[in-house]
Amino acid sequence: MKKSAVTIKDLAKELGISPSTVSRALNDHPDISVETKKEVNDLAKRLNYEPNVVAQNLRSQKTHTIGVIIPEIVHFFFSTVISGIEEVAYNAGYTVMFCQTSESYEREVKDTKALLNQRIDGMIASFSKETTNFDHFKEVANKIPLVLFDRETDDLDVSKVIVDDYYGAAIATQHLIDQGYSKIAHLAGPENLIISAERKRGYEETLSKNNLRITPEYILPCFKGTMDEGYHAMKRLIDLPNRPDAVFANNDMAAYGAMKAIKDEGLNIPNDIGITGFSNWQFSSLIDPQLTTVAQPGVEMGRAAARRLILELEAKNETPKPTTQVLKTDLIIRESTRKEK
Amino acid sequence: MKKSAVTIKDLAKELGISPSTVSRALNDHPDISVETKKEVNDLAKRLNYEPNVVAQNLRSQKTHTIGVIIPEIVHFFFSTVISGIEEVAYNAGYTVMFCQTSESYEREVKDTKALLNQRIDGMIASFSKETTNFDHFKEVANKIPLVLFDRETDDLDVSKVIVDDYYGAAIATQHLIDQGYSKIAHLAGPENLIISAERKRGYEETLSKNNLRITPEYILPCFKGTMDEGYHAMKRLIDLPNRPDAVFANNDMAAYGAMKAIKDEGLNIPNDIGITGFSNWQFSSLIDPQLTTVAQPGVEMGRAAARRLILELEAKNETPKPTTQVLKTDLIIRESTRKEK
DNA sequence: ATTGGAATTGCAATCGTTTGCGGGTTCGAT
DNA sequence: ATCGAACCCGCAAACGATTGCAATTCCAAT
Repeated sequence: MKKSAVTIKDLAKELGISPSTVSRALNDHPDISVETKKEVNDLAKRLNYEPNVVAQNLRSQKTHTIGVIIPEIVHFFFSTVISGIEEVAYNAGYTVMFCQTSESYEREVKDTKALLNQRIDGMIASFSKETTNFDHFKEVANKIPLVLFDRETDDLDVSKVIVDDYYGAAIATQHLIDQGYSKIAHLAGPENLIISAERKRGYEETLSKNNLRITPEYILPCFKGTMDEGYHAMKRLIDLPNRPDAVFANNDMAAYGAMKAIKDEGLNIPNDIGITGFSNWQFSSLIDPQLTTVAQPGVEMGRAAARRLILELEAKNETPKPTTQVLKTDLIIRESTRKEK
Repeated sequence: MKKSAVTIKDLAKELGISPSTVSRALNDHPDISVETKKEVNDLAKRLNYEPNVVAQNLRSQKTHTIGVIIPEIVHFFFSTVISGIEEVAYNAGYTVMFCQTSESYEREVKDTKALLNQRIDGMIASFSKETTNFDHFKEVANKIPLVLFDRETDDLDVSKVIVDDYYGAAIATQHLIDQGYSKIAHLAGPENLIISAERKRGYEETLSKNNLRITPEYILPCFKGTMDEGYHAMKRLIDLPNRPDAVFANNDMAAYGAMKAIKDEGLNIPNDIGITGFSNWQFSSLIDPQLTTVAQPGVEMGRAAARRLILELEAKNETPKPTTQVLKTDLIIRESTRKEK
């Protein structure tokens, strides 16, 4: 069953020439005569020769492989990013190796080590929610190019691709205000993620800019970003003596949980309470009412990260200075904030 | 910046012993004295030595890498399968390399070749919708263990992990009948996929078993499985002189498109028309009305495929006979078929 | 006929690790 | 004092491909 693969030596023996000549012929080296090249290539095709990438990797100290570390595969946003990475990598002749941390710091540390041992040429990563120490990524960055996306940190001086979370939060909040809502609550994300902090900042500064007070009771943590968290947080908001009339959620899932809580209380969306999410998950346009949310360009983000990484990998001279690419977020206005005036 | 990695030779030179001794010490070979082992291990830790996996791979002719070929990453079902594969592979010490074919046959052929060249130890795959010729997978199966999941073919004598599509379709159809629907239509999947054929068969035989006629006009193709297709197919069904009172859709997306069409026509779900999907996409429990559907155990499927592959990879003696593991499907009854009696 | 130089090709080392085999040392037993 | 058995360890080849340098061939020019 398992045939032993054809090697360069087999071709050489068959043709009565040396392996080095075969190698050069296959690589179209100018030293080799056209006749020899033809002979070699013909035989290679006939015997179905395929170069052993592992041997080439060892020799060249390159693997043409990029490692990807993501928190969760079963997550609409991340799956679109992966898709973008894979697309660009494939077209540039790279293969992709990936690990999911399942939002575990410990797993993330192990994964970075494992990928380094695999001798990947470069890495694209997004932190787990637990991650507050970045030594493992510093080690990565010491050895190979690293590009971070979405979740990042100032601790690492590497290239990044992020979305304008502040701007996204600001337009979402402004939209709520423009719709006539004034008591706007916020379901906040994990504090150690810059993206959550930026969203919260966008929310708060937009309130201030519109001369609205920032009410601490209106800001509730939804660190895991689950429906359940959103549901219970919303229940608490509704029970407040002066309950909010709108919610800006850090993510769509929490928003969806909140919607459920609002409906369970017999309140109407968007007339009693308006709500917006963040991420534009696939389901957000399918639920009832459809959820207004901030769209993040996932595929584009993956593409940008991969393009940047490959650029750094193939930089001839010096390693390029790290860049930070900021992608625009878009407000998708749907029914959950379309208040009847 | 980029430090040159520590090799076994560096350790050997430092300790004044030979590389072979270092290698044996690191691998806990009985020939080496405990003192030497300790010395070597201590130094290795101190210098932060990490074995070069590429060199080990070349030497051992194994990569401890499994290749995965899937049609589409941004797809709830497939992302859960990947997640299951990754989980099992990681725990068994394997890394995962993946390619998405984007449902293109041509891309699938290229991907299989690329992964073979990478010298993966084994492969897990699910065909693209376009695939009708399986020569490229035969070549794979000739060289390494291959496990197919979900979409498979009788042309390949390899291990498979599938769900009981026939059974799923049968219980879904029977459920519709039990709810009092009698004119049941079917939005069919691509004919070259066994899974679609099985679902259709389950639908038709269940009708027959209940003494209901199979009406050809009630069976419409939705090969791509998009919302749009479902929408237009449903429009046509509604326009029939004798329009159906229920729909069994080959997948959730098409079902969702159909739901939209029904609502647009001013008809009520489930009272005028009942509907069930297939796959249990995440959004199916979130939409209004919630969609009754057949759940496929995605994560479990990925785990089973990975476990099976690793079993074949690590079989000491003969290559095991191919097996086909059939996972149960589950009917998730929700609002879209909960007719008021 | 001799030499020069271009055109081809081969030798051998290299990438980092593993491993069969053989060589040396130590120690107890006779 | 000698022998043999443990016990450790090193030599060198191997995995498959690439490449600097040297070697060979061939042909034309002197």
